Amino acid sequence: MATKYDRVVDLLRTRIEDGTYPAGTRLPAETALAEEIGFTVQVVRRALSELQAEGLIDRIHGRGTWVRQQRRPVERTTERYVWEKQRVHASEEERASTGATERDAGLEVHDLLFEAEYAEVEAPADLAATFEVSTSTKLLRRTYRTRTHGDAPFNVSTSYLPLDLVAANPALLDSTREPWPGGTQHQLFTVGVEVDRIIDKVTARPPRADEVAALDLPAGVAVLVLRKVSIDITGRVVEVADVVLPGDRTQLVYTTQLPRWSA
Amino acid sequence: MATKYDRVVDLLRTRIEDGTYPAGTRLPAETALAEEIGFTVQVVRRALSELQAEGLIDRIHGRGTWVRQQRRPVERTTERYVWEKQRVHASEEERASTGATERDAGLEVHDLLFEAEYAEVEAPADLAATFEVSTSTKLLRRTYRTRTHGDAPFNVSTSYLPLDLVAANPALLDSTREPWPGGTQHQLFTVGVEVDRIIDKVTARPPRADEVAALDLPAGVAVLVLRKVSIDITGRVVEVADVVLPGDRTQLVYTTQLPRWSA
DNA sequence: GAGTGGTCTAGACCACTGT
DNA sequence: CAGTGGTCTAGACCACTCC
Repeated sequence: MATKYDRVVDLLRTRIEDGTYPAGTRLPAETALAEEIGFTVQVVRRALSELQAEGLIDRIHGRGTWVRQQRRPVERTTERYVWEKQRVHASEEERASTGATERDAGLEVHDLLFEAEYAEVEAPADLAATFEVSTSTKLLRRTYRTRTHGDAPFNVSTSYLPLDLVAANPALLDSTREPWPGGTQHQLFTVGVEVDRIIDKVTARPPRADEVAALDLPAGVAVLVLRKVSIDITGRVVEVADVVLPGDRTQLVYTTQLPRWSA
Repeated sequence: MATKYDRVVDLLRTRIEDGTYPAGTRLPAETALAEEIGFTVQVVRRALSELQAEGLIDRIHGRGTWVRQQRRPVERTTERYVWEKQRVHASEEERASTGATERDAGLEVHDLLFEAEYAEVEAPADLAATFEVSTSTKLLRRTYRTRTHGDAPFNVSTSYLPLDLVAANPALLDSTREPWPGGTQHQLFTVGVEVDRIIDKVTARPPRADEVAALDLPAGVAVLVLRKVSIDITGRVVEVADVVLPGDRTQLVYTTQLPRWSA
């Protein structure tokens, strides 16, 4: 037999999908639901936690539980990489006018708030292996948070660059110059680097406690974790970035062009 | 102040990472941990649930709790699409020798067990929109489960093809002919279709109860959900497939090749 | 202050695994 | 059978929101 909380999950999911509880409406309080259904509050709470994790409801401490409006996921495409590279040779004015993230989100550059934090760190083992350097090598670590006014950040990322590579341009070590017009590819261009290809590796997992706080995630939602590795035209790894994205608000889009059979 | 279960999560995570509880060892029983730490069993249980969701431990009902061995994620690359297309013109013998999934997993074709189930369905709204057809249009729905001997499936997928497209080759309607040598791209080739590009859309969420059962997922792990849309050289959508992958055992790899600045 | 969701306790009972 | 993890209860208390 299914557990009680599974039965409550099914019951409430049905009510949401059949319109008994339309999007945007408030659900009865946990105590009221428990009394109506005839199970304890704890069982109802566990069921609500599952529905929240699926993204069907929002629970707000002290206010109530609400059926979620249809969410509009932010798309992140790989065309942003191609687009960013092409813009490296544009004027500073043009580069400053919009960035890759605004482009994906359909926003203007002044809609986005942007926090950056720089530090010099020694390469941990996994990054040292990726960059093919020793673990004592210094890296420039840059931490970013991107959000819209009054909203939770939808993107927390950490970028690593070999310090000896970027040291050729002292402006790159200055976090107050962010957001840099043209993005990382233009920053790398100022030290003579042309990026040849970018590899995204994607996994999913539940967020850590600090990520829940940073992204203001509802309990139980999963995060997409993207490791982006940039390789220049000489085959050298020039940047590694770890991007954490809320799984319920993000859609990653990758297009694979296949070669034609006949020319 | 952090909650008690958060503090227990941190404590146990530290013990796992610093080698107090090495990979493969068994953790003390919940009651023993609770007594040692001084919190109730319920608090310890909630902490263990979070660590399980992160993939750090396995809890087995009636046996105990174990530190997980370093997991080896199955990679899924987009090169599989290019590779599968190139092989369409290979001999049947060669096509039958190995498939894209075996190639990604580093396995032989006889290592993999493969279940297929076919049905003819009317297009639901989202698929009708993607295929640009009406909702009454018939689709061939094909459900697959892939697993290795004695192991849980690592892949549950549902593929949709327009029925009028594939009806030109009756063999394509016969599920007993799976696994089809050369995969879907070869199946489409038999009805005159050349695939031009494939778009992957990736999100993450917690699994539904039926997915937990099908993939034998530990409680709390997230799934990667991939919608794969294949477009032929005339711009027509010829296949839509939804693939559900366990987030803790899967890594999706996407490479973006950037055009050179100078030719 | 009333009403909401969040944490924690103490304990009963059940389901599964091994001996 | 003993020992493990899983479910469920009854209730205390806390934190947050709104009036």
